[in-house]
Amino acid sequence: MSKQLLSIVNPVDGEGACCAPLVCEPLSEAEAGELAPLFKAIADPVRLRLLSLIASHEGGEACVCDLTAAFELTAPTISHHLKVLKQAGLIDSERRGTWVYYWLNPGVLERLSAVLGPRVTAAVS
Amino acid sequence: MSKQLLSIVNPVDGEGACCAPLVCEPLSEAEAGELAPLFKAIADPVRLRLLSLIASHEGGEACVCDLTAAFELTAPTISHHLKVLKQAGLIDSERRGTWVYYWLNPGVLERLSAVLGPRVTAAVS
DNA sequence: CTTCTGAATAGATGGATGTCAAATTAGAGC
DNA sequence: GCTCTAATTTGACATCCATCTATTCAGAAG
Repeated sequence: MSKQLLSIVNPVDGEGACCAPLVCEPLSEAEAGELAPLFKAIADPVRLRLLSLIASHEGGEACVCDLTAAFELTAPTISHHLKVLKQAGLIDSERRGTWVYYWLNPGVLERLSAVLGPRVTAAVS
Repeated sequence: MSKQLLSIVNPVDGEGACCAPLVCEPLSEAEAGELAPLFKAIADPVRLRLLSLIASHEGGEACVCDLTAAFELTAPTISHHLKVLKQAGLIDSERRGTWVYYWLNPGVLERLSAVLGPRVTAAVS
């Protein structure tokens, strides 16, 4: 994620942001141009479930074979959706022997959440 | 927003949810099917900026003429995007004389935020 | 080396989507 | 009633996208 996008959800300390960045002030064209592809990546029922399956899976990672089994879709289709999520920077993967495992890239979902909703960083950290 | 979707971000009291609903347990097919269209509605740079412009505008509402002026797009195109946002339930509108005003439907963005990020309801309410 | 299996790629196809120009609707004011 | 302006609708068009089948790639195990 770019420095600019980070700045959307990480304003200067002491400003006391009170509302969602998107609500506080107009999103710039550049900011919108960065955020839209991320939301587009999760704007699909299959990819939302893939993300959720991966994130909630034991160990925080899941094998492609597990994921494919959860849908009534062909393996190439699942592979395509995983590629979309990976290219958007939401997940990463690694091959271990015969199987390939996927996991969530930390922080990305939280940042998207922070764009839409009120700041929570201080409360949970 | 349906009762089911509400349940995603409003679990039974006392459960003490600690992480994003999407991360805690696998999203059901039905839940994903409800969430995806909402994310799809905001997964466009023009619509993201429209939402932000409306939300951050004085009084929490904006006239179509103001919105159109902020883009290098034709009025029908802006009208189309506003319709998409409205049909998704993100915004609502009203005609006052010659002009039409749009505003954010309260709570929807916060709920989307809550699906992706850690629970914050208790902290801010 | 060959074969088998898990996963990704290539190519094709039908359907959705963003944009515009032209036409239409809705009020305001003369 | 006419006209002017704000906004939406309609229709067309090019592009993108989700899905499939067929093929290819990568390791593992005989």
